[in-house]
Amino acid sequence: MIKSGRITIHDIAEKLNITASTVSRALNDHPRISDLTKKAVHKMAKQLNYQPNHIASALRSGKSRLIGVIIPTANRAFFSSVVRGVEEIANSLDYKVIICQSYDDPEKEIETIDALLSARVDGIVASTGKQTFTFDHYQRIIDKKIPLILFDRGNQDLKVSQVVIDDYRGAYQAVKHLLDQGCKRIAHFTSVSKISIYTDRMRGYLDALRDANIPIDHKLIIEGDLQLEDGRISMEKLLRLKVRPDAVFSSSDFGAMGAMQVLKEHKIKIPEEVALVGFSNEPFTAYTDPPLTSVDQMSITMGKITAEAFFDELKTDKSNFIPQKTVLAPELIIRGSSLKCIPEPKAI
Amino acid sequence: MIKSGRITIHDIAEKLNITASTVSRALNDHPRISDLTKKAVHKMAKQLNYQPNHIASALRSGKSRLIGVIIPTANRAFFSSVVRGVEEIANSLDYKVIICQSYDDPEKEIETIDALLSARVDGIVASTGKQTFTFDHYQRIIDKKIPLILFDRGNQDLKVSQVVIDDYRGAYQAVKHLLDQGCKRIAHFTSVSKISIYTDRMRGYLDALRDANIPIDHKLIIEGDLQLEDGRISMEKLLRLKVRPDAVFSSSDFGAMGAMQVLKEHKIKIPEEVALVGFSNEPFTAYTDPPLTSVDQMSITMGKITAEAFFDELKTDKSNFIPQKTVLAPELIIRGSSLKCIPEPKAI
DNA sequence: AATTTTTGTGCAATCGATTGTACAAATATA
DNA sequence: TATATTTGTACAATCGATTGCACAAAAATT
Repeated sequence: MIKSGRITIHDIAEKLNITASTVSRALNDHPRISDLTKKAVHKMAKQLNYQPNHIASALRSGKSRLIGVIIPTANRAFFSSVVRGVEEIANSLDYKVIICQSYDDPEKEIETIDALLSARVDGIVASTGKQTFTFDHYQRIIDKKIPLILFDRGNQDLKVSQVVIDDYRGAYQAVKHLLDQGCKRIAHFTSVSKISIYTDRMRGYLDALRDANIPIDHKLIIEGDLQLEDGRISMEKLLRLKVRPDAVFSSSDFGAMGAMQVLKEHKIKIPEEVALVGFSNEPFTAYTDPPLTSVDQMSITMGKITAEAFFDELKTDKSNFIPQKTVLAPELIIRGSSLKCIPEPKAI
Repeated sequence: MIKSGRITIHDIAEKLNITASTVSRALNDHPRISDLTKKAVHKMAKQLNYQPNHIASALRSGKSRLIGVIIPTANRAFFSSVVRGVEEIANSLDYKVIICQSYDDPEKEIETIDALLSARVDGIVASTGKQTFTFDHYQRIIDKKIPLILFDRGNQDLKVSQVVIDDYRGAYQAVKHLLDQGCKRIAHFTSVSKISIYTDRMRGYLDALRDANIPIDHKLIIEGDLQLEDGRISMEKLLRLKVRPDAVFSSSDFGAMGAMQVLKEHKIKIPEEVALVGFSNEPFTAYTDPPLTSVDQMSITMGKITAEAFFDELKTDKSNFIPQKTVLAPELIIRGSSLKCIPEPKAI
C-alpha cells in the first residue's frame, strides 16, 4: 500500500515481495542482485514514478553529490562563465552545483562557507574576495578534509589545488603586441590594491618594455580603481603630459573603456594616435567602437579544469594527495582598438 | 567522548549530561527549554565547533531549505541578475539556491527537474527554454505539491505563479519615445519565432504608431533571429528602401547593435538620421558609441519578486492557494542612440 | 556423494536531527 | 492544602536509503 504520496524503496519492495535492501542494491546495480530482480525493480520503480531521495542517501552514505561554488558575484561574465565550466563537468558526473555569492565581503564569505559545510557539500570551489586577507575560514574546510579548489585568485599559504591565469604572460603578450604595432610610449593603468593579479600584470608590462629596450617612464604608470571613471581620470592625466603616450594597456576593460571615451571626446584617433588594450575580455569589448583589444581569461576552460581538479582530489587517497597548481595561458584577442596595420611578415 | 571527527548534537548532549532532543530544541529556540540550558548548549556547540547537519535535518523535517533555479544559461546578464535577486531574498531567509542551466534544451530541462526533485528542493523557480513546447515535466512538479514559480517566459496553461515583464508596454514606451524625438518612419526588428514576448513587443510597436496616427508600413517590419548578424542584414535591407526609416526599434540589443554597425559603416548619423532603440539593456549597451537606448527588464527586481512569490506560496495553505501573475513595468533607458534633443516642455 | 564456493536475498543497525508523547518538578489557582 | 497548570527534559520513533553480516539455495569442485 502506498502511503502519503512519496514513493520509497519500501513501496517498491512491498509490491514485489522483496526487501528494501534488495531494491536499493538493485537500483545501484549491485553485482549480487540477479538480473531478473534488477529488471523487475526498475520496471516497478518506473511504474510507480519513483524518485530517489538524495537527502536520505546523502545522510547514510555521507556523500551529497553537491559542490559548493563561491564567487564574488554571478553578475560578472567572467565568474558566471567559470561556473558554467564547473557545472558542465559536474553535471556530466551527476553532481549538482550550489552557487553562493560573497559580494567580496569576508563576513559573507564566512557565513557562506558555514552554510555549505552544513549542507554537507562534497567539496568547495572558490574565488576569494578582494577584501579577504585572512584565510582561517578556508583552512577550516581543509581541516575537515573536504576538497577545496581555488580559482582565479590564488593563495600561497593554503595547501590546496589552484587554477589561475598567467597574468604576467597575458600582460606581456598585450604589451608585446602594442610594441609590434609600433607603439613606443605605452602607458599602464594598474590597481591601487596590491593583489598579485595586478602586480603580475605590471611585471609583464615592465618586462615586455625592458625586453624591447624601452626605458620605463613612471609618469606613464597610473594607479586607480580600474573602473570606467578611473579610466577617464587617468586618461585625462596622461593627455596633460608634455609627451603623450601612443598606447595604453589597462589592467581592466572598464579602465580601457574610460580611456576610449576620453580619447574620442578629444578627437584623438584610436588606434592611430593612441592604441588601447584592456584585460578580461568582457563581453562589451566586442561592441565598442573601435572594438577593444583585450586579454581573455579562458573562463570556461578555467571552470572545467577547476572541476576536474576537484574530482581528481575526490578520487585520490587523501593521505598522499599533493595539491596541483594549474596556470592557464590567457589569449590576446586583437581587435580594432590596437590593430594599426596588417602585421608584416617577420624578418628572418 | 567525541567519535570520528564530526560533532553531532549527541556529542553536545553527552558533554552536558542531557539528551540530544533537548539539545535540538535548545538550538531551535524551543520555548519549553530553559534559558540556562539554551545558553549552555550554545556555548558547548561553539566550543566543540559544532556544524549542524542540514542533510539529517532535511530528511527528518522534509524541508531542505533549498530552492532549485532553472535558467537557460547563466552566461546572459539578464538571467544571472535574476538569479542574484532570487538569491538575495533566499539567503536572507536562510535558504540556499541550486542553479541549473537548461541550455534551452527540453531534454536537459527534464533531467534537471528530476535531479532537483531528487535533491528534495523545497521549490523550483524556472524560466522555460525557447524550445520548450510541452509542459508535462512542469506539471509533475505541481502534482508533487512543490511550489513552482515561472519567470520571464510565462505559460497560460500551468496553474502557477508567474513573474513577467510587460513587453507590450516596454515596446510601446520605446516607440513613443522615438515619436517624441520626432521620428516618423520607425522600423521594427522582430523574431521569426512567434513567442509571446516578441508578439507582445510587436503589438506595442503597432499600437504606439496607431495612437500617433502613423500608418503601418510593413516593409519596415523585418523578421530575423535578432542576433548581431541578423541586425546587420536587416539594416542593409532597410537602407535599400526608397524611403529610408528614421528610426529602428529592435526587439533585441544585439539586433540594434548590428544596425548600429551598418549605419556607421554607411556614415549615417545616429541618432540624427536614424535613431536606435534596443531591448533588454544588455550591459554592453552602455559602452557602444553612441550608447544604445534600451528597455531594461528589471532583472534583479524580477528575481526578488519571484523569490517572494515562492515564499508566499510556501507560507500559504496549499488548498486555497491562488497563483498570482505579476507583470513588471519595464524601464526605458534613454541613451545617445535615440536622444536627439533635450525634450521640450509639454504643451498644455 | 560430500564439501566448498558462489549467488541472491533478508535482517537490522545506521546516518543525525526532529518531534509526539510522557512525566516529574515547579508554580499557580481554588 | 489540594488540585490544576505550566515548565523543563527524557524516551523513542521516525525520515529513506545504505550496508555489514548472516544464511539458504544453487553451482562448482573434489
